[in-house]
Amino acid sequence: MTDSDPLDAVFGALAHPVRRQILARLAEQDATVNELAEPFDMSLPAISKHLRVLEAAGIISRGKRAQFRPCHLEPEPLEAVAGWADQYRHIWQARFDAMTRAIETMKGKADD
Amino acid sequence: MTDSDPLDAVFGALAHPVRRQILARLAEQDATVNELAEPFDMSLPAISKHLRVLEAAGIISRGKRAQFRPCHLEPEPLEAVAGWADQYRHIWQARFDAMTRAIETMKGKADD
DNA sequence: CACAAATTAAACTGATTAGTTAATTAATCA
DNA sequence: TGATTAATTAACTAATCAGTTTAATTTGTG
Repeated sequence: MTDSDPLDAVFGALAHPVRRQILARLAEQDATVNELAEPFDMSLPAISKHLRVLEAAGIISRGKRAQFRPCHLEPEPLEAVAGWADQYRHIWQARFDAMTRAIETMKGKADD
Repeated sequence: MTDSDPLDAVFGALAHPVRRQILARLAEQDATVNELAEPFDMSLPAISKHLRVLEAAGIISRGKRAQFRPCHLEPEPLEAVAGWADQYRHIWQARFDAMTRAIETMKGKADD
């Protein structure tokens, strides 16, 4: 029973466009399941399942107001994603720097 | 045929711990399939499939040197991931700022 | 109490995923 | 040429995923 990396669930949750759209919506404001479902041509249970995936990954949490379950975005896992990707920043930075130098060289030649 | 968001494939590829470990290895240096497979207790075809997933997402590319297919990390999709997550930076930043203010308030009270 | 609304649960289907082993391709080497 | 090495392809299995429809649960309201 090796407990799996939480990033597995986070990246898995982010792999579906519907779920990313839901997050974009929640970034603006908390919303109920019906509100979140509205833009999609999809059954309500399907949306409910997507929300469960997001919740299992810790990316959203849910309240309980009357018969509504308002969803709330939890930013920490997204911060973890940014942190993970930042590990590789020096690699694309290096590529960017090389490009910049190449452009500078071309400028130098153009000045001849 | 709505062509799907490339982030689908990228996040999907990153959702597996073996694939993330492979990327960590490739961040240090290009490597062959056998080299990449070595740390894993898993058949070579399984690794081959993981590499195909990474390649399909554009996260790695592969060369052809003799009978070897050296793999190379392509940083752009990872940069895209960082950029995507950065959309949400203001949200966790706000939470961080609130925490900072709360700490300052506590300090103030302690000074009473 | 009865009903309507919001959401989830259950049961099912079809597609995809992650792995296996065995066979195949392609290139080097003796 | 024949053997060896690197890697992929093929064929298969078990599990998970993404969606459906129908039914149940929970809460508010007339």
